Amino acid sequence: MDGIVMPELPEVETIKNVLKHNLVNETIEWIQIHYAPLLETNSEFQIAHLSGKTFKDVKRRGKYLIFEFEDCYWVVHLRMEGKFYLYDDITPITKHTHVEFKTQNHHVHYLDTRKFSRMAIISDLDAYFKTKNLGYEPFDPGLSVSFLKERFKNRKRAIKSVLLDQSHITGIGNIYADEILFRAKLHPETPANKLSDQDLKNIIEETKLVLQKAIDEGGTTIRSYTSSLGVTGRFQVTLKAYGREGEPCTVCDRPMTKIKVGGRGTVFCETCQKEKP
DNA sequence: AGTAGCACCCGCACGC
DNA sequence: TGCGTGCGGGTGCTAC
Repeated sequence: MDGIVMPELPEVETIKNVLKHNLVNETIEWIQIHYAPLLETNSEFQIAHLSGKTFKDVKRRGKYLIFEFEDCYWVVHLRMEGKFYLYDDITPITKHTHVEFKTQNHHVHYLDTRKFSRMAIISDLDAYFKTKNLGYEPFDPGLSVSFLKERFKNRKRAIKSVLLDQSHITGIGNIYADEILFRAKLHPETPANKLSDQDLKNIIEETKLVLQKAIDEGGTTIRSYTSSLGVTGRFQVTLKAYGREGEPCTVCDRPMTKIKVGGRGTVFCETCQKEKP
């Protein structure tokens, strides 16, 4: 496996910061899309609408990247493998380059090997995100035990699946879901409605700790960043669960177990993350 | 209303 | 070596 590249909230935050630093106040001289299906059918504008527009800001909501222009927003969800490459000069595209554009100082490639990512160009950002039904940002003070308690009270699904549901907390993907549950010492198949107040408190705290640590590591990525590199948000956080099947648990030294939860690969410690009676 | 299952894609690991 | 098959990942849709 080629390291950890799937962009969850911390990676998107890092990518956002790099692109903001490099692109704000630059104007798109020309832009081309080579694989049109990446543009959602509900996109208000076609890609050519961005030609001649100036980047006013770059933002993030959950795992979505938001490029703000004079009269519209270009929203990009990287899914698993979407990535931006910034070059100083015109550079030949590859077979995986699906969008390219030229600004005063950059030739930017957007690549996505598996073509899973999606984008849209819209004028009403609030209306667009209303359709996405996103929950709290992990660092929003509104994310509380009482909120999760209310949301989970009728949910019998596995807590792992519920953490991946972006309508409660947004930004957690498969990697950090395993990490959060390992740190909170919760079995990934625990029904969400069986969690105690203390469990929910732990989930909230560990979510913030894990994501903040990864965001901080991303800051290191930015400092070593040079413009010819891909802006993948890749980082070097030590993961204690994801990808460690068969390897010793960092707490009890017993081998980590891999199962499927809601169809997703899930690694956990059977000893440290026991099922509730 | 909540939930399961599938579609979208394609590089890769695997078996023969 | 070459071919065929199955897998995974986030989200959105359908169907129960």
